[in-house]
Formats: sequence, structure tokens, C-alpha cells
Amino acid sequence: MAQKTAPDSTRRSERSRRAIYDAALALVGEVGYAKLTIEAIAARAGVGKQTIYRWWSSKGAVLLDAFLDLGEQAARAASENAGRGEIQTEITNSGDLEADLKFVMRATVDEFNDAKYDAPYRALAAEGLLNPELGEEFVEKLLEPQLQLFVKRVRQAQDAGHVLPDVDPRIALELWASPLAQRWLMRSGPLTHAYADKLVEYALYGITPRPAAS
Amino acid sequence: MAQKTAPDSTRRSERSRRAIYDAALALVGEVGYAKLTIEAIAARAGVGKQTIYRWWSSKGAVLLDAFLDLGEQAARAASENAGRGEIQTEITNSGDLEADLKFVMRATVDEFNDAKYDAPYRALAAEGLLNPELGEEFVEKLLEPQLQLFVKRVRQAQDAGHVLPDVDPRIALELWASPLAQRWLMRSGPLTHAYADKLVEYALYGITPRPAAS
Amino acid sequence: MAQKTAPDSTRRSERSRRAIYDAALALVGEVGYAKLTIEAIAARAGVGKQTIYRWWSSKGAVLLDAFLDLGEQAARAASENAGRGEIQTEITNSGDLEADLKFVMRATVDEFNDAKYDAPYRALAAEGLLNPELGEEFVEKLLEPQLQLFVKRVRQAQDAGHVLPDVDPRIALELWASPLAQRWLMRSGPLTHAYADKLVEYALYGITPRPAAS
Amino acid sequence: MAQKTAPDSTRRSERSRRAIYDAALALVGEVGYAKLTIEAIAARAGVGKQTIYRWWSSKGAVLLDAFLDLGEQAARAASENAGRGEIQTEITNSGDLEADLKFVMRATVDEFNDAKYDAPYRALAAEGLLNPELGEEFVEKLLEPQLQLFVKRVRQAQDAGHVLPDVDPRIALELWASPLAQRWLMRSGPLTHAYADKLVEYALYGITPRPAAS
DNA sequence: ATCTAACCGAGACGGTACGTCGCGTCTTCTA
DNA sequence: TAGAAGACGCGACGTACCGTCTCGGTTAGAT
Repeated sequence: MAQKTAPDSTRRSERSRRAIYDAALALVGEVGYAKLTIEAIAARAGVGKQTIYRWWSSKGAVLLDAFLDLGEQAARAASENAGRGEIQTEITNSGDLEADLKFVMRATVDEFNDAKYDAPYRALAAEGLLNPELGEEFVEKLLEPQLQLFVKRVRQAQDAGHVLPDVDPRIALELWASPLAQRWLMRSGPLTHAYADKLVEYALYGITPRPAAS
Repeated sequence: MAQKTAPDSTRRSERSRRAIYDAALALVGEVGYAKLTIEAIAARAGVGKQTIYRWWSSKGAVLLDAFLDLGEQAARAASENAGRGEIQTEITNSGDLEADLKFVMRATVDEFNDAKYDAPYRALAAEGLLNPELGEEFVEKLLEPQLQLFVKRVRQAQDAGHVLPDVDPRIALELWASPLAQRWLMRSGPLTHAYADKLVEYALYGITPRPAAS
Repeated sequence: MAQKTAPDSTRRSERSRRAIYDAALALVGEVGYAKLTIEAIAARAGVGKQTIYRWWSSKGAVLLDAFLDLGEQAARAASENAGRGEIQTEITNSGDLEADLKFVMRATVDEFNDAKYDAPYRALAAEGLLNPELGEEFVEKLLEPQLQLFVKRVRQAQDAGHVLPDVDPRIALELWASPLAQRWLMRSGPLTHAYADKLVEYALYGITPRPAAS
Repeated sequence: MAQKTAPDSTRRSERSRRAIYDAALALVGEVGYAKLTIEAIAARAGVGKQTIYRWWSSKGAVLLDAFLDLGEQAARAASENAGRGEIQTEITNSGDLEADLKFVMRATVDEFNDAKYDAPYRALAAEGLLNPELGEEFVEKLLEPQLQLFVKRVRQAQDAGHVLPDVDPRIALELWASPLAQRWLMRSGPLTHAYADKLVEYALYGITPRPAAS
């Protein structure tokens, strides 16, 4: 963690940090992650290169912090509006698991289709595939928190007897969450509400015939 | 389509092509995709850089062809051995869908854990996330063919009445295939046979309680 | 001299040779000697590269032959016109050495100012400075023949008693020929008829005061 | 004028500049100007290529500066030794023009035959023939200053009545200076003291018979 | 009149160097 | 004294040509 004589973070320039985040997010959208360079971020942010190297170890690390900051800002804005933002701490529990999951999944589809998030999120995912350290941070700080919302909701359903008790919620949620993510990342198929619905249905009820209800 | 007077492929050096494939695969394993350079591939292959640039547009394209060639060679070797190789044209249909899927899924787990395939496959996936052209080729030539094996097997099961007739097989297979791939790529959890089994079971029978069999 | 199994010159394609000369001369004028390439000459001449490498060892050698050929053609054209061309076998001997030298020097000034000859001649001179082999050929085939015309004329003047008998004509001619060439090549001063005249006068009569004629 | 944001010369590395000069001069002697490469200079100097490209536009420009620096160093060394170095600010005026010119001409012959100066000077001359910008700089900074020494001495002789008053010194000096340079550059004849002497004699007194002194 | 050796156009090949871009480090100057 | 500015050594980029090497096709001169 510690660099060579770690910099004094109390003296850190807040103004520079923000400018770097803004520049990184803007540039990754404009030129793509592959052509994103520290030099360009520094130039755009009106910042010396050293100021970036002092606080981050790679362009991926900068972008990850920038994206996390973006999320926090969005969350703060959402909670200020007292409304229901994209980033929530809970999945609604209406008692109808299928409906609740479909709602969240449809919202996720919409989010994935939002250009603002596409470039940086995709870049971080790609970097994470190749770079285990960043990958771990990506999973821990971005991916897993989102998935844990599903874990929580599935546990509630189990308590209510709507999901089999011996089902592992952490694995179960992957049945619908992973296909959606994969389709988006790999562009291996269209991302629609109908698709999201089907994933939920198949996962909840299986694809094999059920005995007729008595 | 044609670049600046496309090269004459009939005069292409087979020897160079093989050497480039070998070098690319070896190097991506040794130094990783991020540090893989065209220059190093050329040097290792004993080839001029231009010979690479003449036939491929990027290191990703080289690696994709190298990996595809690796697959073809493995397939050829497998068919010569008349045995059961990793790359097959069909998923066995024993009549027991669950067993057949588990068998393939466990084999896939083993393959994902094989270091030989890990580095290049992961690299291609990552590159595909950022580079739509290469991503499309990756999906079309590597991913989709594998998934279509599942589509075929699910269709057979539908014909046999073991899978609900209104289920879309292309979507259904994602319930087990995507989570496995995502866990591997994102390193978001352990890849075990038990995990593979659970994915198949959840997907086939759902996670909600079924009425007691009549 | 002999290459590796020297090519059979009787089978040589005259058409290709001409095309190569034309291309070389045209290109040296268009892009300059530094950017003149064998590949470009071959392409412009519609000729395979090997056809050039078969008969010449460098771009300088090609250009030298091309320029010599240009001279021969000009000479042939001049003699056909039965008139007085730039390339002559003799300097006129009118009995007046000063007048005859000035005439030739003025013609040389005009030739040096002719764009057609400038680029290739300058290129050959420059190449000759660095490449002793080509330099020797340049001197022997281009420079010395021109200078020998002066030697001949000065000898005639010596025989007539117009030049001191112990003067070395080969050295004497350099007094006017070298300054002219140097000014042109180095662009170290303007090239005019007046300048040429002065060189001849200074060389013939010296720059120091002469005793009054008796 | 300014290139793309001209570099800040106050922060220039003196150490690198010297190393580049040394490397350039050494290499031009070892491999010749044609095979002199920026890459080799950088490698030999232990310097990045960019550091060369930042301050010079071509290998010729580097070599010119290196050679000028060499001259300055020699001049500085000479003046420290309080002795008579090769590079002087004046041609001695002993009252005997012929003797003084011969002295300088013989020294020049020796210098031309000094291997240390041969390669770079010849290279710069050749480059100057092809490249007008560099040629101009070559003439202005190297050639002309040397020739002006002759101009000065001839003027003194004119004042003393030893040279005709209507003679143009700038032209007169070429009668002996240019032939020497040309013989050296073109290797069109041997460079000896005797040859130098004859040039001076011919130029001073002409090659035509003088009336007998009264 | 046919054969056959070569020259020919074409251009792929292993290389070298080009001039540029960006890396991560280091230094200098400024607020 | 942190930060902007940017020069530095370095490494790779993608391109241009080098000179060598096949590869058909044409085109003699000898059979």
C-alpha cells in the first residue's frame, strides 16, 4: 500500500482530485480506455503528471476511483431527491419476489444502456480481467455490493418460504445477474426488458416441467 | 474493405504464420497481455514486424487467430485419437439432461482452470470488451459455437419433453454458462465442480418450491 | 567487378533501362536525392526491384548512369543539329584565350542555372563526397572530361606563347573552374557572367600590379 | 517560427548535449555519415532519441553543432596555450603576401589531411549540397568565417599597394581557396604543399607572361 | 519449331531505422 | 512546500525501405 514515503494526504489538493476524476471520465468516453493516457488526463485536468502518479498507481486505479466517486455523487443526489435512484441500499420487498427482481433487472438494463456508464464500467471490467489487483478491487467495491442486494432479497424470500431453504442465494442470483452482465459486456445479444424478465422467470421456476399444481 | 492493395495470401509464408502463433501464445503466458508487444512477438518468432502488420491489425487479432488455431489443432488431435477431446461437436445425449449438462460443465471448469488456456482466453475476452470489432469476432468464432452446443442439447430435451416447450434455449443456457464464465473472468468466486452442479440444478428446477409430485 | 554469376547483358531489357533512367531523373527532381528510393524508381519505371539491383549497386550508381546517358543524348542531339551544343569536344580557339575562356565560363554558368541539371548533378557531387568509389567514377566520367577541355586550350595558348611555359595547365584551370563549381554547389555566392569574367581575368593576369609595359 | 511549443532551453541538460556531440563525431568517423543514425548517436550517448529530436531536426544539424563546438573548443584550447592554433582570428601580415598566403594554405592542406576533421567536415559539405537550409548554415558558420580571413589579408595588401586596387578580394581569394577545397572534397588530385604554393603563385601573378621588369 | 534458361514484373520476407507517443522519474520554478 | 510544468532515459509504436528471395510469365538463342 504505502508508497516510498507516502504523501501527506491532509495536504492533498481537493481541486486537483476532482479535476482528475472529471478528466479521466471525459477522456475514457471520448477516446476509449485503450487510448486513455495519464499524460492526457493530466493535461486535461491542468495538473502535473506527478500529481497523478503521487496518488495512483495506474490509469485503471484513477478510473476506478473516478467511477466510484461518480457513483457516490449519484447516490448522494438520489438521496437528496428523497426519491428512488439507481443506486439503492435495498431492493424493495413487496412480497412478490418475481416482480421485485424484474423491476431491478429492468432498471439494470436501462443503466447498462446508458452511455454515461458504459465506457468507464466496461473499461474497468476489462482491466479487471487482466489485472488481478484491480480486478479484486473492482469486484469488492463495485460488483459485489450490487450483488449483495440480491442476496438480501433472496434471503427475505427464503424466510417467507418463497425460495427453497437449501438454495445458496449467492449462487442463485448469478443465474439472472451474470447473463445480463455477460450479454452487455460481450455484446452477445440484445439487452431488453423482455430478456431480463425471462431470466428471472427461468431462474425462479426452472426450465423443466413442473408437476401440475395439486 | 480492401486495405491499401491487400497482400497476396497465396504467397504467404506458412512457416512464419506458425512461428507467430507460437510466439504470441507463449508470450501472453509469460508476460501477460498488457505487456505483450508486436515487437516481442516478431523477435521471438524470428520474423519482421511488417510480416505481422501485413496480416493482422493488432496484437489482439494475432492472438485471436493463434488461439483459434490452437483450438483447431486440439480438435484435430482429439479426432485423430478417436477419443473424446475438450472440443467436441456435440454434447452427449444420454437421455438424462441434468447429468449431461453437469458433465460438460465440470469439463468446462477443468478447462478454465487449465493455465494453457487461461491467459490467451482471458486476454481476448478483455480486449473484446473494449474493441467491438474484435469482440464480435470473439463471440462469433469462440463463444457462440460453444454455446450452440447447449442450444442443441436443450432442443433435444424439449423434443423429449424434458424441457418446457416455450423455453428459449439460447436464453436458458445462459443461466448456467454465464455465471461460470463470469466467476472465472472476474475471479468473483471459486470455480468448483460442486458450483457447476448447483448452477445446473437451480437452472433446471428453479429455486422456488415445487408442488409435491402428484 | 564480377557479381555473383554476372548477369547476361545481351539479354538485358533496353526498355527497362530507359524507364529506370527516366524515373530516376524525374524523381530526384521531384523529391530530392535524400528521399530518392530504389523502390520508388522501380515503381515509377514499372519495373521489378530486382531488375535494378541486378544492374546497379546503389541509387547513386543508377543516377550516375542516368545522368551520363542524359549527357550523351544531349550531345547526340547537339551534333545532329550540327550546331554548338553545351557538350563539346573542344573549346574554340579564336586565338584570344581570354575571350574563349569567358565564353565557355558563361555557358557553364548558364548550365549550372538550368534546373534540369541541378538536382542530379548536385546529388552526384554530394554522394561522391561521401562515397569514394562513386566519387572516383564521378570525377573520371563527368568532371575530368570537362576539365580536360580547358587543359587542351591552355596548352594551345602555351604553344602560342600566350601562357607561361612552366605553368601546369591542369592546375591553372582550377583557378577559374573550381570557384565557379564551389559557388554553385555551396550556394556561397551569386553565379553571374560578370563573376565568371572576373575569375578568368584574375587568373590570367594575376591580382598583383604588373610593371608598366615597356 | 516556433515549432509545436518549443522546448525550454534553460532546462536543457548540458551533460546530454556534450555526450551527443561526442557520440556524433565518434560515430561519423567510425561508420561514415551515410550509416550514421540518430538511434546510434542516442545509444552511444546514453540518451533517449527524443532528447535529440527535441533539439535538432536531423542528423546533419546535430553534426554541424557538434563540429562547431569542436572548433570552439579547439580555439579555446589554442588561446589558452597562448600559442598559434589552427583556428585564428587573423592571418599574419609579414608584409609579404605570397609568403603569408602560402603559410596558411599549407596549414590548410595539413588540416584537410587530418583524419579527425575529414569525416565530419566532408559529411557536412555533402549534406549542405543537398539541403539548402543546412548548406546556408554551413557556409555562414564554417566556410565564410575562414574565407573572411583571406579577405582581410588581401585588403591589407591592397592598402600596401601589393594588390591591384580594383580587385574584389572576396572573389580573388576563391582562386586559391576553392581549388584546394575542391581537390580535397572531390579527391580529384593530390593535396600537397607544392600544389598549394602553385595556386598562390598563379593567382597572385597570373599565368600569362608579364612584361619584363624595367 | 521447340525447348530451356534468363530476364522480367511483382511483391513477401527478415531486417534496420525512422520519427512519435507515452511511460514513470526527476528537477526547476512558482504561489 | 505542494503542485504545474516539462525535460529526461526508455521502450514500443506503426511505417518506409533495404536487399534477398521466390513465384509465374515472357522471351530469346540453342537445339
